[in-house]
Amino acid sequence: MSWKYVLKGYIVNPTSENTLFYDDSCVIIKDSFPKAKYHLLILPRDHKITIKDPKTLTFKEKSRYEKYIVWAKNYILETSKSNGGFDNNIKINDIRVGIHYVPSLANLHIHVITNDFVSDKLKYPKHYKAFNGPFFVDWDQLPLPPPYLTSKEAEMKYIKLQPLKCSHCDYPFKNLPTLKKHLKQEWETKKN
Amino acid sequence: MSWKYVLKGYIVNPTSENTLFYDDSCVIIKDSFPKAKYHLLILPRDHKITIKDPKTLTFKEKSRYEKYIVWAKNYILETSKSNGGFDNNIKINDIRVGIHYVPSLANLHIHVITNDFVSDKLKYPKHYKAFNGPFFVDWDQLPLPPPYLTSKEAEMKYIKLQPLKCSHCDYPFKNLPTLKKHLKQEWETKKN
DNA sequence: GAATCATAAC
DNA sequence: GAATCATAAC
Ligand SMILES: Nc1ncnc2c1ncn2[C@@H]1O[C@H](COP(=O)(O)O)[C@@H](O)[C@H]1O
Ligand SMILES: Nc1ncnc2c1ncn2[C@@H]1O[C@H](COP(=O)(O)O)[C@@H](O)[C@H]1O
Ligand SMILES: [Zn+2]
Ligand SMILES: [Zn+2]
Repeated sequence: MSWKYVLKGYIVNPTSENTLFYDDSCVIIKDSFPKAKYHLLILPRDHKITIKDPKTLTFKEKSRYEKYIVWAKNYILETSKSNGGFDNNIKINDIRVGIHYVPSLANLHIHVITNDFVSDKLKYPKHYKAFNGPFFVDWDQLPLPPPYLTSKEAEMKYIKLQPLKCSHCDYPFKNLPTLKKHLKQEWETKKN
Repeated sequence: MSWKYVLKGYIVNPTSENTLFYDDSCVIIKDSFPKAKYHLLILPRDHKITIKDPKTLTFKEKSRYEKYIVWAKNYILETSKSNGGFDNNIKINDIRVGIHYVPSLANLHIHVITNDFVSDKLKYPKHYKAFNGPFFVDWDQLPLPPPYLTSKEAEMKYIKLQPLKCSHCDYPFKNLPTLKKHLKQEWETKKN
């Protein structure tokens, strides 16, 4: 199985180190390269759904997965609460749910991620911009009506040309290391 | 002043956020991008010395800086001891002293670094290999007799072709993330 | 030296 | 998608 289909493994055989929950419709896993303190993926198992462009999810299709989103959010809230008081500042509104305008991995997946973006795995500007700006399509915006940018166009307009702004205060940063330092400070501030 | 001479600032005006010690002969600073838990730089202020290729430091020249090496090592041992018991596993033999075969920054500087190599700033294979393998020339090997590899040759032979082996157990790793994970484990193990 | 971007090969 | 390497521009 090529890297593009690496998420298929979870759908076919849901038992894994990363698996937090599964039933006949869904598998919920921890993202292996979390771009924030909490970063889960919801993977619909239905073949009709897993092969879809997530931008085109219908309201009917979406309705089937709402409860898994609730589960994932609740998992984050509860887990952070019980994490020795370290993460007890996470609120429901700190959690983002959505998809990438152009996913890299083939099987449809829904990101559920906290808005701290404090993570060692966040290494490149694209990692941040993919969750902050138009490349991140909020669950509530789906289905996103056509026309769609091509992959090249989206890369340019929705990633490369986007500024690096703090997810909390909108302050623009010249580069990723300074933004990351600031995000760490935002996180530490919230803790107190 | 171009990036190549950024260390000159410390020599000209030793008072800075990073400065730990200075006198007429030397400035000792914290490396701004530490590649391990403790990473200091010793900067000779003597113009004749600062412009030298460090590989050619004579025994006579070296003798002038021995005491600053002692100071730097002692600083690391004492600081780690007083760091709330977090780093109290650092021993004198965990500290490496030396220079890079081909320095990037112009003013002669001596690295004093712990062998944990646990650091967010260690981002590329070269960062690790520059301290582990022939690219790192130990203080005790100086002066290094000619002939010298060219910069290109050193980059190939002393960096690119070198394996990524653990500084503690010599185990070879396929890539930097797996090595970093292992180094973190080595560090945590030593702590206990 | 650091940071960004493009490009293979997986 | 991740990881490595080469390449500008600072
Ligand atoms: N083997 C894996 N297991 C779990 N998550 C993964 C794996 N490989 C990549 N990912 C994550 O999958 C997501 C795919 O992103 P995207 O296709 O852009 O929506 C990213 O957040 C990756 O970190
Ligand atoms: N502005 C700076 N202040 C302090 N250290 C620095 C600065 N810029 C780079 N460095 C460090 O200087 C060292 C130069 O490495 P090298 O020239 O390869 O011996 C590296 O360890 C860098 O992290
Ligand atoms: Zn902010
Ligand atoms: Zn080891």
